[in-house]
Amino acid sequence: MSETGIELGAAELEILRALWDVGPATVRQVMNHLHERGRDLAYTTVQTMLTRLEQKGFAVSNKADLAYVYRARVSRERMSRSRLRVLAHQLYDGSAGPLVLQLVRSERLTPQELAELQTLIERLDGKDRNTGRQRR
Amino acid sequence: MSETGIELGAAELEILRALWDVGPATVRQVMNHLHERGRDLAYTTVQTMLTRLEQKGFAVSNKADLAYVYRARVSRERMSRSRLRVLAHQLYDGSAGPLVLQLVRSERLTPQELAELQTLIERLDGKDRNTGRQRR
DNA sequence: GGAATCCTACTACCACGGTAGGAGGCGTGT
DNA sequence: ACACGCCTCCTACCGTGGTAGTAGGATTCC
Repeated sequence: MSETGIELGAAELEILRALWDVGPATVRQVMNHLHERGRDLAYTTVQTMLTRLEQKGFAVSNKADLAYVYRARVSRERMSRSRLRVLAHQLYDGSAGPLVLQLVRSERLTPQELAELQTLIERLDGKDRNTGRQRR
Repeated sequence: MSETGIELGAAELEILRALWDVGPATVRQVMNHLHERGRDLAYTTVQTMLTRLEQKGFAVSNKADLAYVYRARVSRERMSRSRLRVLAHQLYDGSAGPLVLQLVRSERLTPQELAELQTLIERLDGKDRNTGRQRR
């Protein structure tokens, strides 16, 4: 019903994340990975989640001789963008500015990140000027 | 169970947002506001949501002669930070950098926002240097 | 004073997400 | 041949969130 397009619960996202972190993996591998991170889920729970992820189009599986191997079908970046966009709409009518400001202000970025951000901004700044968009 | 601390569904958030947008309001006022924005909810639905928001501590109400007036108890900024933090954890182990980069790269910021971001970064940069924390 | 209108309180219902158990198939070591 | 381990498939159960109806008190309007 909602326009979000992407509908994943927190636990499902956790599983998808495991796929991002370890790459293509079987149910057992995903489960083991989660156990290592202190997340204790039953084998079948992980299985259910992976199945649902596949049904929803966020993962694909193919049979490798012993068991099915699951692979993420959406990138972490894509998910990230999507979630951020939803958030921007939910809180600020779609504007991303406030979110960025919030993040930079309240979450400590590493010097590298700051530098990267810096150059990124300069590039955008330049483009805006060159493009002449809204030249008064 | 989860560590998020903040547990609000999309619809609940919508209602809370109405409180942010219009300020303290009665059930009916919130409903009207939503209707104007094209969101068609029954009176009692809005009422239920407001009640739940209050139960969860996100709003308070007090009786003004005719009806209860609800008021948000958490700010949009606080919610924003919270959601962003959750997202950072879900996707990047808590690091905010990638989110910021994503936002700046894929969501168009206004010149003002860019400028503000710029000065913000400079300020942080300066602080980092003064603090002497790993000067590149 | 009865009708219309507004409000609150309570109850309900369904979908979905989180979690998992059981049944049954297949390979492998003894 | 069988037990053990691993795999898949199906089913289930419960909590919560989204949405709303109904009952009944209060106010207002003729």
